[in-house]
Amino acid sequence: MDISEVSKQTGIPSSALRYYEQKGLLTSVREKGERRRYAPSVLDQLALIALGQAAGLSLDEIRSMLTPYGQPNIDRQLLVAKAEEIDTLIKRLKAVSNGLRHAAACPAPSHAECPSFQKLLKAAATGALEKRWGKTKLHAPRG
Amino acid sequence: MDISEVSKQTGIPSSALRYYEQKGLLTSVREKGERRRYAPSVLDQLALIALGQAAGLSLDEIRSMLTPYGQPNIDRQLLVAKAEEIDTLIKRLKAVSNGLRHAAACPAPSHAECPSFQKLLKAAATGALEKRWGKTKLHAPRG
DNA sequence: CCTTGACTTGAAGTTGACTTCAACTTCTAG
DNA sequence: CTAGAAGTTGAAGTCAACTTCAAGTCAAGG
Repeated sequence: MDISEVSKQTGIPSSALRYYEQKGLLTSVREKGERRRYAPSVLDQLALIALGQAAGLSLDEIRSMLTPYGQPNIDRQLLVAKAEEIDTLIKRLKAVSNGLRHAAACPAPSHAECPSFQKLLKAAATGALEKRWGKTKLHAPRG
Repeated sequence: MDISEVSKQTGIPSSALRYYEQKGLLTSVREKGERRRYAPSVLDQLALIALGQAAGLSLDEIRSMLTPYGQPNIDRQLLVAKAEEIDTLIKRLKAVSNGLRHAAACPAPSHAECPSFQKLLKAAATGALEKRWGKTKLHAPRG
């Protein structure tokens, strides 16, 4: 497959593919000439990268889980740690979601006067201010 | 309260407080001289900002929910939309978390050979690749 | 052969949320 | 009064994950 083929199939722009390769997350071959050609397994590798990103791993962290050949080579402890981090995040997000819904439905004339909104504020703030976040980060690509 | 007091109580660096003010999210008074003084209500405002951030709102979006005086003035539709976005995110995160745990526990010698890991990969990749994220973003401040 | 379009590279630009810096000014303690 | 801590400003720097750009290479079609 050539780069545009991979790009088409995955939706990942070729610039990103080159970037991944430059970062050492991907391998390509130069069969003849200087153009990249990809083995079909590149799709799995990209899926793995996507998984890692969805889990909040940085590209550097993801690379550390790959062999030089792109085969997964996973640090199980890190995985569990990340899973726990995500679970914590989920809890906080649930609270935030409920909070938002409440805020949207709250009958108080101003939220400054709504006791449950105040409570929610406090709770969310506690999570957000106290901990000042771990490293957890879910990023929207393209920025 | 002066800036260092607020900073101490919230854990938010004074540089960030000035930045918020510059962005129009916060108000301070200059009682005498050129130094900022904050009303106690600033703590609530900061809590609100933290809530918004936890919900994945950008500072600009948060500002749009505040009156010029820092009072909340909330767009309920946006709140519900954000809550739904967060719920979607939660679902995806749950899948990722489970996936990570499985990957950590998986007995297959290489994850390349583990069918359920493959399946997970596909699923996560579908979420991550297909949608290429909405605008949802949970950011770790400081960076 | 020549054009056209896809590809290549390295370098520089983008975005958001801050932080850091330089150069001052201003309180506060001694 | 004076040192020094803490505050002020605007401007520039940082970080991650890309994107965009400029300038050049290469392959296929007419």
